[in-house]
Amino acid sequence: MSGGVEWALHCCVVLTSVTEPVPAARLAQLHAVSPSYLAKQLQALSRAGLVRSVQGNAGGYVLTRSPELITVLDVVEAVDGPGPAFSCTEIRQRGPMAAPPQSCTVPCAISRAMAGAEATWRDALRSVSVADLARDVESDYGSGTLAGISAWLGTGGR
Amino acid sequence: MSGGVEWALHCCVVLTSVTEPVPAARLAQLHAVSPSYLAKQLQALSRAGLVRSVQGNAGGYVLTRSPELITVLDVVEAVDGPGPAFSCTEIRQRGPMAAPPQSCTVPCAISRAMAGAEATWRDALRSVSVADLARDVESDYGSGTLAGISAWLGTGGR
DNA sequence: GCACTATTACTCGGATAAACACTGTCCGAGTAAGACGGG
DNA sequence: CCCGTCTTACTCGGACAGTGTTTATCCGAGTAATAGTGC
Repeated sequence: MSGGVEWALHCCVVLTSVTEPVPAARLAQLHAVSPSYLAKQLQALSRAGLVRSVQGNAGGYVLTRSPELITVLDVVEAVDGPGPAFSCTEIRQRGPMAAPPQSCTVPCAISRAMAGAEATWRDALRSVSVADLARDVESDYGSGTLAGISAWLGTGGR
Repeated sequence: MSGGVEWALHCCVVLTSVTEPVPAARLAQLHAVSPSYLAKQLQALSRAGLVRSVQGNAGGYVLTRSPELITVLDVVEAVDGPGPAFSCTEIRQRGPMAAPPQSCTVPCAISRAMAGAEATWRDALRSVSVADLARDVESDYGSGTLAGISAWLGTGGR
C-alpha cells in the first residue's frame, strides 16, 4: 500500500480543526515530510473532491464537507486508486485444461474469496470517519490538541 | 498485491486432487504461465511449510497437510509476506508539534483504524480453506473436474 | 479619504527524474529412478 | 534370477537482469492580497 495514505489521513485530521485554507508547504513542515510529495497526495484528494484548493495569496486546502461525511475509505481510494488490490487474471481460461467460456459467467472461486475479504476491509474503513479519528486524537493526547495545532498553523510559528 | 498470489492459490487447489508429486514445470504449462516465475512462488510456499518439495526423478510438490487445514490467508502470507500492508511511520512524533513519547504507548488512531480493517480482511481469508475452494470448483464446473486435471497431470498429456 | 490600477508574492497543478519492488530468467547442487554388470 | 553399483536424467533452490509502479522533485500557470497613484 502506498505510504502517502498515512500522510493524507493525518492531513485530513488536521484540516478538521481549521477554517481558513492551509498551504501544502505548511502541512509538510508540520509533519516533517517532503513538501513536494505531500503536494502530490493533496492533489489526489482534490481530484477526488475531498478537499478544495484555494489559489493565490493566503490560499491552501480546506475540507469540502463535514468530517463526519469523509470516511477513511474515501481517503484511501483517493490516494491509492479505487481499483481492487487483487485482480483476477482468469487463468482458468488458459492452458490445455482451460474452462470453456460458457462456464465462466461468474468469477472463479478464488476471485470470489479475495473479493469478499476486500469487501469486509472496505466496510471496516467505511465505518470510520475522519471526525472519529479527530475525536480519538483528542481522547489520546488530551482535549485541545487539535486547537493547538490549528493555532500553530495560523500563526507564523516557523 | 503480488500477482503471484493467484497462481499459488490455483496450484494449491490443483494439488488437492493429486497424491504423487507434481513438478513446477507441469503446473506451469497447465496454467500457461512462466515456469521459472511459478517456481519462485512454489519456493515461497515451500519455505512457509505449506507444500513439501520432493527432489530427484519423479519429484515435485505435494501439500504437507489436509487441504482443510490450509487457509487462503496462509497462501497469501507465504507469497506476499506476512507484514501488514499499512505500516505506521509514527509521523505524530515528528515535526514541531510532535507528540511526546510518553503519550505514544498505544498506536495512533489512524494506525488502529487501518489495523482493524486489515484484521477483518485476514479473518475473512482465514475462514476460507483450500478445500473450500476445491469444493466450489467442483460445484462450478461439474463434479470430476479436478479428477480430470489430476489425470492430465499424471499422464504425459503434453 | 477613497477608488482604481499595477505590482508582487504566494498558491496550486501537472510534467519530469530517481529508487524500489515486482516480474521474469538462468544455471548449479542434490536426488531418486533406472540401466548395467556380476554373482 | 537377484543384488549391488554406476550412470543418467530430472528435480528443486538460490543468484542474476528487465520492467513497472511508487517516491521524490522541479518549474510554470493562475490568483488574491497589497502597495501605489490619481481624483
